[in-house]
Amino acid sequence: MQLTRLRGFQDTLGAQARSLAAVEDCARKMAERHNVGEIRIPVLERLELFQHSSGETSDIVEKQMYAFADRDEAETTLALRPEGTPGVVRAYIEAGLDRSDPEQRFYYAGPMFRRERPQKGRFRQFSQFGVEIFGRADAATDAELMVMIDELRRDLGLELNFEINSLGDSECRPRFRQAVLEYGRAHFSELCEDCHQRLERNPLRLLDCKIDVKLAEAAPKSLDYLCDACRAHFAAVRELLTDAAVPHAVNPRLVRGLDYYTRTTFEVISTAVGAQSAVAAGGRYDGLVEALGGAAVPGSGFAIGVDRLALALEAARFASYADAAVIALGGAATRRAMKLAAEMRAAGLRVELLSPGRGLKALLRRADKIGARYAVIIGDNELGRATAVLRDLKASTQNEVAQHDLVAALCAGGGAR
RNA sequence: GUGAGUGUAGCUCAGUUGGCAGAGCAUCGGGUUGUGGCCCCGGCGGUCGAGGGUUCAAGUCCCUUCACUCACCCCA
Repeated sequence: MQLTRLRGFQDTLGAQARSLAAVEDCARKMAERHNVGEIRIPVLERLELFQHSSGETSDIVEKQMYAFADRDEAETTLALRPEGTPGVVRAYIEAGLDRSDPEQRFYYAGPMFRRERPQKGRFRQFSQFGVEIFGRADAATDAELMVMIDELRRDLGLELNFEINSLGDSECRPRFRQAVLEYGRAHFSELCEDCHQRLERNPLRLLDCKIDVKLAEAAPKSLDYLCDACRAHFAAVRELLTDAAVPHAVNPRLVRGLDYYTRTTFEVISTAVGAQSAVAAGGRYDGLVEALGGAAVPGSGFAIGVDRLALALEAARFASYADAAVIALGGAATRRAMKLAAEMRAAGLRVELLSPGRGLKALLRRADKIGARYAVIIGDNELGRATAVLRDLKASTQNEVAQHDLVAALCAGGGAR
């Protein structure tokens, strides 16, 4: 084997592919239910877009992006998107919606790229499903986002924990940040090395340090610094969540890696997927649209890690199956079998015509292998009588039916699932 | 970027003080010329991750390197 896949990138097939598709299908249906429409945006954008939105000092922008010069004369610097939100906001502004029709609800799905060291649940290309709601500053919007994830959780049959916090707005967040900074400086000698760096680059990150847990717990909490408006907003979100029966815990140490979050912030955690346990996260970003050159329009959204959610699903649920395997013995039978298989598919059945030319024994083994419920056997005998042998592979029984009764027999026998 | 663990058949893994490269599963065929799964028999399948060194002899010991995995970090 000479040519192999790139480190951190993966080929997905079989049960794993079906599992990913199931998560994405489920998420799409959920979003459509909430009258959220799809937006399709490029995978490649100008590097500056991410620098201006995610924050210059975030790790994502500093060292995780795939960035390179374009072949144009200006050598525009491009980057593979590390997350979905900036592109959606850019598209929203570019379409003029911030001025003409600010209230919008979008969902997107697709690959994101970050050049991190791979581990369980973390890949350099990964798939996200996200929802962004623009033009609404109310608490109900934030609550609805979490309700959406809770619905998806229920549809998929998963146990997930919701954590929620508020980071304040442009009025109270700076005060909180200053308090953390001062706290960090006061305890500088007790902080771990990582935290020394965090203090300068992104002080809020001090709060979710896993080494100096006691120090982090004693640090200032954003909730104590909220202004009256933010406090009321947070209380309203929590009340709505409780009404909607979404169990959630307040985590005062929950901060987000991206600069643009304001007020509500939340994270959804699975216990079933390893150390990379956050399967969804989001929050409010009221200043982002304006920061990217649009009107002062509030926004709120989330992103789901599709790969991680799929990881949490049991692989057994995605075993392959077919309603019927069609077995033809001989060339003349094959021509007839092709037509019969087409009729079955037209009736909505999942049907595979097995590769002819081998013995019946081998073909039946194959039918069993692909999880077929029934085998339809056509040889010279059946061809002459215009019949087919319909074998129930589960019950190990069979009978000969007329070819024009085949579809009806399959459907009646529970062939359609 | 940092640390630890693992690399032997398609997969999961044995392999003793250095002495002929193994098992189970999978696959293909036979037992049954047109009947799957269970059972029995057989076939196919190897650069022992790669490169170098020590040795009469290396999967095994030494060095280098690559890959994968998990964790830190970061984050969905």
